[in-house]
Amino acid sequence: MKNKKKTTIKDIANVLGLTPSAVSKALNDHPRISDKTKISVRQVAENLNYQPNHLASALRKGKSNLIGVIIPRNNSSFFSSVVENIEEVLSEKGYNIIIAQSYESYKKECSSIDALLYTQVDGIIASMANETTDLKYYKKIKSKGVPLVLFDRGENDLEVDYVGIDDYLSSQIVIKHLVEQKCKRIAHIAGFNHTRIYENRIRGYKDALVDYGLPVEEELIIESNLRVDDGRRIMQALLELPDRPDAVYAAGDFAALGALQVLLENNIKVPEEIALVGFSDEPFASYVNPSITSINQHSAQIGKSAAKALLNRINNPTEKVALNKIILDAELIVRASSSKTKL
Amino acid sequence: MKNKKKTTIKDIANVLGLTPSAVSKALNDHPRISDKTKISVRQVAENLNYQPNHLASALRKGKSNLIGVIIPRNNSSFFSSVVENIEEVLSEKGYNIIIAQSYESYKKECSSIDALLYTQVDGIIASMANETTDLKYYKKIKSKGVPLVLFDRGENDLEVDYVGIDDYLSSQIVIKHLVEQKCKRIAHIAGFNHTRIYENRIRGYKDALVDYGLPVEEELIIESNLRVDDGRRIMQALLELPDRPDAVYAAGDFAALGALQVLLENNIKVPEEIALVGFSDEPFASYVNPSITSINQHSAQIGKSAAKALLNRINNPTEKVALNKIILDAELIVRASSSKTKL
DNA sequence: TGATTTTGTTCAATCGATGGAACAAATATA
DNA sequence: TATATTTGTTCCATCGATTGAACAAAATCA
Repeated sequence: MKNKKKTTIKDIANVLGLTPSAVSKALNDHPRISDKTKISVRQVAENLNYQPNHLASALRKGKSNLIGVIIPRNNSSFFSSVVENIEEVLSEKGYNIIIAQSYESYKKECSSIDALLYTQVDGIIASMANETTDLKYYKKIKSKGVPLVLFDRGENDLEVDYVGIDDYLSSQIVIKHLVEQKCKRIAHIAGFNHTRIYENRIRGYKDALVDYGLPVEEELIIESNLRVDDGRRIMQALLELPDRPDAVYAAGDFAALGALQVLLENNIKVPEEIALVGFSDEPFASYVNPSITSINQHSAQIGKSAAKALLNRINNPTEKVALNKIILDAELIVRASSSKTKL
Repeated sequence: MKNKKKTTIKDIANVLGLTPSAVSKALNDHPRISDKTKISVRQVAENLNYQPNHLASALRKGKSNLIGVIIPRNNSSFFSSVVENIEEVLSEKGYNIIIAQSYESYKKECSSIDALLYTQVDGIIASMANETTDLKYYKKIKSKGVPLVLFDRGENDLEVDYVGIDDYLSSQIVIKHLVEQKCKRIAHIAGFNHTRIYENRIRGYKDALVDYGLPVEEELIIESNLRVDDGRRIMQALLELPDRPDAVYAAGDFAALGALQVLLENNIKVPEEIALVGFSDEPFASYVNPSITSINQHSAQIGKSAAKALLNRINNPTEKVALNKIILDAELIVRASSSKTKL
């Protein structure tokens, strides 16, 4: 019952009067092993409650069947869903995943990368921390020959596969929608400009304003970490401007939520006085009142594509495959916070 | 630059004209190795960009320094925070964690357990899936001699360390609060009775009603998965009762949120007509309008305690330490959804 | 100076599984 | 019957790091 010491192929071999080698081959369905032997080996393995030692086979085969996934933080539905889908695709191929969270900290991200490399993962899928500007640890991954795929928060300077949505276009869609709602003075609660996705959102926002003949005013663009508090703080500042905006486009739903709270606290009618749009389509965007218009990032698709891209790299290690940049279309989910006409 | 093949202690040994053995000892700060050698070994290791092979040392030492953490799903702030704190405590001691999500599915939970055992984790911290009633996979962990600690969703039948809050007492605190708000007919949107924590919440609810001389009516107790949709569905059903409740106590915040949506859609005044209390203190509980009264589960404390309990088991494997059941006090966070008198 | 201890390193076995080479036995082919 | 082929298994080196034992050299002590 309480079989504390783990059974090895050696134990099985002893029971059957075989060599460990034969047992190993039998378990791996080697063609030169007789069916009779295979059956009895499996039988004994079952009886002894045998569980192969992953460390040993991974060491020998030079393949751990472990994939590292680095994400900023696993409390948004976006990352949660991406991870779920990565897991789905990879587990089908016999891989297990190790989730490492950077908590948006560069230092933690670096130590996570070290830990994953140390664990001999066969590949890494990552979305970079907000803080990260120095890419040396990512370059370290590449220099070790470990396949790497980035998603959402990527970087052009790293020559690796990438999966994400078209942030530039998404911003343009948002502005188009707000302009159609007759908004003329649109503020942008932005992410940090040094991160590619936020830079693209800012660029898309500015270019769209220009396209619609609206002025681009730097005082209406404020960068932050996009947390609820940031949204609150920035919305407050926007309300204190001599010339208030009539719409706010936040590059993240949490910031949009903070902004919404401040608007409601100040008895400002949303969307009539100020329209509001978020980004990511977190579940709460539809829960709050008024519900928040947002951009759906197709997280499931991103997860699946990232996993497939990684598998592709793992299976063709030598092949000089061209860089694979997968850009998905995003979708604007229009809700009450920006619909001046009844839906 | 592109040093694709990984460097091993053998490479370092060759450079210095030493044996791999000496290099290993130098890197591990063995007392019998001279300082001169240690310094030069470290220097060369640095230069060659050496990274120890975890698989090899783990195999040899019989210790992977990996801890598995099984949680139902990583999209609630509760689990997210628990994991963050587990990680904090364990990484200090040189452990890395592998997060496995069961997605509330028994089958997935079993395969996660297998994957973790296969990966030779040194211990497992888990919170059980809602679906799980058969404990044989958890018994398998124990039979392999792998230390196990449960938190939040535990089981009395498994004789293992446990960390959680006092669910029974929490329910009593909730009912006391609602009674103080002059509520007389309190419904309970419950979790499944087969899960210990939900069973305790139900018991606490019933016993408290009895204590306050209120009748216990089975039609006011409805079990579910406690997701937003469940909350909506159940609230709708409660509203259709001939004799409506004047308060609803949901065993989870997501269900409370669903209930709140239905109440608002039906123009029912919260808390005046129906008061509402949730459980877990998810961030959105304070974001929504009206904000939802909830029970704070001290997730950080739970994570830290669980990690420490596991470390304790790992460090004293033979010792027959008595079972360690850590029960933390929970705290009621009173908000608008249940405050008939202004706060 | 000879005996003893300390120091620094090498040797060799080991963790558990794997897989190519070698080999004997059984079977097929000429 | 002699030779070639197939089959089933064993042998052995290997993955990379670790560790106790062994050993020579240097340092200490009597």
